[in-house]
Amino acid sequence: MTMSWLMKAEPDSRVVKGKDVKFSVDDFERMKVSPWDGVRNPEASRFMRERMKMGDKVLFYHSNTKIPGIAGFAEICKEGYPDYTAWDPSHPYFDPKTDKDKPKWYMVDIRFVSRANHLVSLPLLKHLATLPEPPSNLPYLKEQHLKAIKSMALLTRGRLSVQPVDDPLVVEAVELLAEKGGWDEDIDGAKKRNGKKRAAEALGSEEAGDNGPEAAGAKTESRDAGAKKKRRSNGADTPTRSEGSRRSARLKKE
DNA sequence: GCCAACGTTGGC
DNA sequence: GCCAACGTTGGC
Repeated sequence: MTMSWLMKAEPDSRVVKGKDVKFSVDDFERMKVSPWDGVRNPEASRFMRERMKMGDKVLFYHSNTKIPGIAGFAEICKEGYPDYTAWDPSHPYFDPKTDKDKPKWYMVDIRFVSRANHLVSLPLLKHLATLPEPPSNLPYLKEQHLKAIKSMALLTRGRLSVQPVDDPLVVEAVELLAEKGGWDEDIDGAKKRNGKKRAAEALGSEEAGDNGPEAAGAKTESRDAGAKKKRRSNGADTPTRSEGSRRSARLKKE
């Protein structure tokens, strides 16, 4: 069975230990292939070491930015191998405790496949996850797609930066959304011009919170509700930021 | 081995 | 820039 994955990078400039951690879909498109180094989270590292396989699909996610969301598509093109940046003292995520003979941190390489024609934003996915049934303005989105979206770790474990996408229908749904769009395209602009509430309206949503919390139907889960469920979950969160730094360090060499 | 204080992620 | 989420650390 083929697995898919969601991997987060930061598209905006941010300097850590003198290095810009920026790695956007534009950067990725130029590079074509990028190592995913710098992850210092046990669970994420394990995914890369043990479970990612050649050809697995990757949803490329923009985090820590104005409108976070899935901005492109990629695939695994080199399976897990030791992350050499852990041994580089100048690297922001140098880990002095790791032994070269016994690598602790692993990474993979991923290859750029395509950009998302429409950004599949986190607010959109969150909104869709509140709906009891597919919205009429997105006729291509079927019941099973909606169900799959609701299961995404992105929504239930927000801070995990390398995460499995267990249900292939998630990938299908995201591909459809990215390809066809159909919600208000200009949520970006709407947000800038008119603030949150307008942006939520653009999504066909009341979730900006000004219209009463129940307006969107099944929406019940705030951050807190999600967290309570999660509290037991094992893995630590992953440093998205480190991912950016490693790749940008590479970029600079080009 | 409990749990309060602390640190980091990352959405907003 | 704020702060919720939640893992980690360290005192006991």
